[in-house]
Amino acid sequence: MGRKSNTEERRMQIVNALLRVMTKKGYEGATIQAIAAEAGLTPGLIHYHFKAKREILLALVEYVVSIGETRYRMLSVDAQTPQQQLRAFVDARLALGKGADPEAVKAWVLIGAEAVRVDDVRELYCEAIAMQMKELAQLLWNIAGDRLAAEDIRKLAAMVLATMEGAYQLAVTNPDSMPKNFAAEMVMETIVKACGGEFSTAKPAPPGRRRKGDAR
Amino acid sequence: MGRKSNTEERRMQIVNALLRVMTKKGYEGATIQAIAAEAGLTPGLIHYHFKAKREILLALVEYVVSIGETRYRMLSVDAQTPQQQLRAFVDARLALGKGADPEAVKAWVLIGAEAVRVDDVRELYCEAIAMQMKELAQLLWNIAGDRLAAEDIRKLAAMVLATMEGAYQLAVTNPDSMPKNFAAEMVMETIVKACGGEFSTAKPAPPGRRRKGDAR
Amino acid sequence: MGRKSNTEERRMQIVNALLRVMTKKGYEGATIQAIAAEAGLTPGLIHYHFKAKREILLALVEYVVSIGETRYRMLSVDAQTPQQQLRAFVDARLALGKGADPEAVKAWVLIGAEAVRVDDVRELYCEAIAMQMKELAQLLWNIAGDRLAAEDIRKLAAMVLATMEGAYQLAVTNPDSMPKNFAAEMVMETIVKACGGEFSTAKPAPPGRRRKGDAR
Amino acid sequence: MGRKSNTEERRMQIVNALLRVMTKKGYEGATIQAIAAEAGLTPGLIHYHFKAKREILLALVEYVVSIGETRYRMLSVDAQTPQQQLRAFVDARLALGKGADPEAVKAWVLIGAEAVRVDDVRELYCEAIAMQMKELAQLLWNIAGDRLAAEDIRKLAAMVLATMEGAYQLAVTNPDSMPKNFAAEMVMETIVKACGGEFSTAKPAPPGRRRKGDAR
DNA sequence: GATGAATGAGGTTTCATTCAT
DNA sequence: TATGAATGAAACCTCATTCAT
Repeated sequence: MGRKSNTEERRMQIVNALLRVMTKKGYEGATIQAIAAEAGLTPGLIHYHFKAKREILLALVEYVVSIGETRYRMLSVDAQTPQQQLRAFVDARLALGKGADPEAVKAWVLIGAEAVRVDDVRELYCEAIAMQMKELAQLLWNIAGDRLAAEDIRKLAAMVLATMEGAYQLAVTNPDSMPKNFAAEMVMETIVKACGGEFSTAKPAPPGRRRKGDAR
Repeated sequence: MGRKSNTEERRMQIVNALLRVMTKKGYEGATIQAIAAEAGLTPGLIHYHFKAKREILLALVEYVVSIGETRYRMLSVDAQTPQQQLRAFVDARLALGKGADPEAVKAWVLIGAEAVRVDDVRELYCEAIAMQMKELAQLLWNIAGDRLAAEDIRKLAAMVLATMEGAYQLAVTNPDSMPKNFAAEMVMETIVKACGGEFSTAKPAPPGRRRKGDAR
Repeated sequence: MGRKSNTEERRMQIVNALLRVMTKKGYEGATIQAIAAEAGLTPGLIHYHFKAKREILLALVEYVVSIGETRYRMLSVDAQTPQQQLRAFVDARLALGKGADPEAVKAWVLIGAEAVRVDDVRELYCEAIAMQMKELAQLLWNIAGDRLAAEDIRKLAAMVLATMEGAYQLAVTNPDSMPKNFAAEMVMETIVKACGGEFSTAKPAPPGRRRKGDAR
Repeated sequence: MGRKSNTEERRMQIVNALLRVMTKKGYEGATIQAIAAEAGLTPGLIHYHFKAKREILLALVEYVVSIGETRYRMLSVDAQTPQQQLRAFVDARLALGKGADPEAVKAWVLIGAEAVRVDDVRELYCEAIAMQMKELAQLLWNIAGDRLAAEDIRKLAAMVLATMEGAYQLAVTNPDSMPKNFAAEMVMETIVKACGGEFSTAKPAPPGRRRKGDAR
């Protein structure tokens, strides 16, 4: 009896539509009409699944955060040494290649701007940053915990995160005038030097091979 | 005949009002009426001095850019060595201290987001970034031109600019959870290491004393 | 085959929900969704039992009217003299005590306002008023038919009804600043004086005793 | 320099439009569009002069209250005895004749219904009722202060006010089936009887004649 | 230069009602 | 009977811009 709920699919559909519209028109410019059109739905239905426009944005923040986390998890599956994990962390956020999603990067920059003045958004944004800070500090600790003071690790992690956020900004506004893929490269180099410079930054063996017979 | 033109004052008044309102409500939320109220003017008068709202934003971009440039000029007045000039460059953009204007930083982050999708804004934004890129590369060349390839200098400069932009973003969204003043410190350290690590990053002697009767 | 119809329960459930929601949000503010929520049902089901929202209102009018009639019948069960019946009539509508339902009074006032401009509602409202007018005039006739002209009885009845309607209005808007229970008291007194002032207004013997073995 | 404000006229225009539209469609049905059309203005302009629709309603409440007060003041200009003043009070509110405004009466009934659940409206409504209560009690005191206890005067006043409010309700919903002008007549009679029945309820001499050269 | 009324397009949101399940 | 998604009209309100004064 009754009808099966499709709310989750619809919500994802709508969130994705917001992402695409936002990159073209910004959050304010992403009208409910435009989102609905992009999603192939009606405006009324948008409000059936989201109480207010702001809530779609919050869902989008979580979604974009999850994209980065997912990419990190995928890239670190085959990372065995701390160094390889660090490389996965940096690549997940900065390397272009497969899985990089320029639309999502644009959206993240716009979200960062909303976070400046919208409490709800800032909360989620800061949460995501804090999570990355923790992860990164842990990775750095694994690598250079014996050589660097905790405070220095925190500062290094903060700088790396700042560089990442700024690299997004420059990438989406100056797509042509920045050196290609400078960010991932320079960040790794910086970390290596800050940590004492002795470890290899080679990527882990490509995961393709291992996947054979690997349930995952 | 008649009144002396006060257009320039009025325009500055309005641009400043936009800056303050934007940090609270964003650009779209900064309505002409709100800007007028903040400036103590009337909506009609805003349009007498600016043909359209967008033009106020463009004027604001130029204004915020000029704040940074001015600060750099002031800090570099007493810089004699290339190293001191670099230090001034970094401090102008990242050090807190005197002249740092948190509202302007917020505005800059918001401007960066507008630059993602608004052509006029992006043009000015990129111009400003390109200018800094050029200045910074020149400084780095002066310091380490003999040791680093041009391409490496460009990458280093790009990374430093990215770190700056990202540091703004984190500073205005995570004012409390970032290590205090990590950005200026870490950026200098990174540059030093990248350049070979042999130069002093000491600030130039404070200008106060020397200025007296010192023509230089 | 199959399910036993629960239409009547459901309708009553819905009407009651409208009553409660209306007192908080008014008729227009009582959305189908709100009524459904209050009733613990779904919006779709509301329209299964009532073709349109307006029909719930009409059902509510009849229900609230019936509350008053029921209360009158209960209070007049033990009334033997015309005077006692009159007393029951007034108490049924104005006395606080047992069975008085402040929510229903609020709803009645709101219904009165709808009756001002909605034909269907006005029809039921006027019917109810006309019915009370007739009952009241009959009671007055029984009491003072020999002393008062028919026209005077009608006027007296009209005034009493007006006082009742107004008392509801004042009771629900000025719950604290009106003298306690002034309405029932003053109305009885007014009627007595208008009728010549010779009859007792004592309540009939309390029904409590009779209830034993009384099916009702 | 600048433009002369016409806000007060416009507001009155809008309030009057709400009054007229409300009597046809109720408050919720009185859409901004409809009000604007009735006033011959544009919807945008409505919101230029009133921040929100609700504020028009509040202004209307004050306006309708003032109609009653004005009518009372006009009718009592020539009232010399307390009895004549009382008569003016009752006639101002209940007599049909010149100056009676059926639209305003309808509006008042609708306002009463809003007062049931909207705090702002209730506040103004109760204020108006309290004011009348005070005035009426004073008049009754002047007439029968020596014969009635203060508490009885309050109850009598409350009943009179209730009768008035209810008479409005019945008048606008049962325009044909109520005895003509029963309310003013019966209320005066009731008061007279309650006060001991010795005073004349004659109207004061019509004001037209006396005004001539009569400084008073 | 300056004011403040006025406009009109367009935004978000609400909601009675319908309908597939 | 019952559910809950879906619709589309319409509501309130905002706001950049224009214009008479």
